[in-house]
Amino acid sequence: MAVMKDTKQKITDAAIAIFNEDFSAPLETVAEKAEVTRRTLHRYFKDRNDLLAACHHTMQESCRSSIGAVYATYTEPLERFEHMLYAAIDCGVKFSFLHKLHNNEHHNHSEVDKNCSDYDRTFNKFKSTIEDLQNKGLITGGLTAEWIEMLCTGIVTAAINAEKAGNVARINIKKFAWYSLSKGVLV
Amino acid sequence: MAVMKDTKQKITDAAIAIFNEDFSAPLETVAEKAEVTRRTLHRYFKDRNDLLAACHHTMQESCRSSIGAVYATYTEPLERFEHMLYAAIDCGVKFSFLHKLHNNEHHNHSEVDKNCSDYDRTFNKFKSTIEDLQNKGLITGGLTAEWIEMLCTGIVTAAINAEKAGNVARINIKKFAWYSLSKGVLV
DNA sequence: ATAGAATGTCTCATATCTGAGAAATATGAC
DNA sequence: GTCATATTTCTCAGATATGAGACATTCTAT
Repeated sequence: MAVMKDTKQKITDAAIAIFNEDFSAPLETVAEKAEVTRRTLHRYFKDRNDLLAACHHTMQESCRSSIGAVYATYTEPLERFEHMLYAAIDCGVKFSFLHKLHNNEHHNHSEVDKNCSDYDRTFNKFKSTIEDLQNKGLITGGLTAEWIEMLCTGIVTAAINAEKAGNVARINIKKFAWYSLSKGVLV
Repeated sequence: MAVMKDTKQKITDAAIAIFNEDFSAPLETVAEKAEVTRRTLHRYFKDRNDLLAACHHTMQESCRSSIGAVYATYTEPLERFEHMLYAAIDCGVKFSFLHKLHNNEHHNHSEVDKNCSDYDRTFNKFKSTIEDLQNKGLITGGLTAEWIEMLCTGIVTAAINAEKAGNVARINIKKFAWYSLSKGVLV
C-alpha cells in the first residue's frame, strides 16, 4: 500500500485546489475533497485564515524551490526561461493561485509583509530573466516585459486546463507550451 | 450627465465581475460593486440562482453576438481566427467566465440544457475555425486543436489581466495578443 | 409642485457556515 | 490483544448570509 500522505498536507492541497477555483467555498467542500470530515479539518486548522496561511506557505515553498532550482541550475537566460516555464507548469495550481493572490485588486502588496517579500523574491527571478532576454535582444521588438509576464501565466493556465481536461496528451503539454511561448515572444 | 445604466444590468455586470473571481462571494459584495443595496438587488433577482441565470444570459448573448458577427463578416479562416481573438478580448470577463462555467469539472455538459447548446453553438464557431486552419496546413505540425483552444483562452486571460493591471498600454494589448498567438501556433 | 417609480433604511425570520466538545470507532505499532 | 493516536459521528451555540416586509427618501417626468 502506498504511504498515506500526511493528513494536514492532504487538507492543505485540497484547499489550494478548491480555493483556487472558488475562494469563498465552504470548508465542507475542502474537507470532502481531502476525504476527511470537517471536524478533522478543524483539528488541524484553527479557522479559515489558518488554513489559508498554510496554503500560502505551501505554495510559496513549492514555487520558491522549483523556480530557485532552475535559476541555480541554468545561467543562460534562454535556458532559464524555458525551464522556468516547465517549473511553473509542474507547480500548476500552486503557481497560478499564488500569483492570483498577490495580483488581485484587493491585495495590498507591501514589502513589509513577509508573504509579499517571499513572493517577490521568487517571481523576480522570473521577471529578471525576461529582462535579460530583452537586453540580449532575443525578444521580439515592441513586446514589453509586462506583457510577456502576463502571457507566461496565461500559458501556464492553458497547460493546467489541458492537464485537467485530459484532452491533450500529458507528454505533449510542456512541449506545446514551450513551443507556443518561445515562438510567441522570441525573435 | 451620462445616461444611467439600467440598474438590473448594472447589477448583472457587477455579478459577472465578482463571481468570476469568487464564485461563492456573498451577494453583499455584488451589491457593493453595483453601488446598490442588497435590498435592491433582491428586488430584481429572486435569489442567487436567478442572478446567476441573468449573468449566464448576458454572457451568452455577448459572446454569441461578438463571435457571430466575426464569423459572418470574415470567411477566410485566418481572418476569422484573428478577429475572433479580438472579439473574445472585447468580451473579456464575460468570455472567460462563461468558458469557465461550462468547462469546470462539476458541470455536466448536456445538449438538452439550452445553456449548453447555446454555448456549443457559439464556441463551435471558434473550434471549427481552428480546424479549418489545420486543414489548410496553416497550423504548426503537431499542435492539436485542443491545445490551441486552451492557448486561446489562456491568451485572452493574459489580455484581461493586462487590462486590469494597467501596466500594458491599452492599444497594445490586442496587438501583442495576436502577435503571440499567431506566431505561437501558425506555420 | 406633485404623482409615481425606484431605491434606501431598518428590521426580522430562516438558512447555512463555522468552530468545538464528547464519546464511539478505526487504525497502526508493539 | 492492547494501547495510543487519529478520525468519525453526533451535537450544539454562535456567526454570517439570505430573502423579504414596511415605510422613508430620492429621483424623474410632466
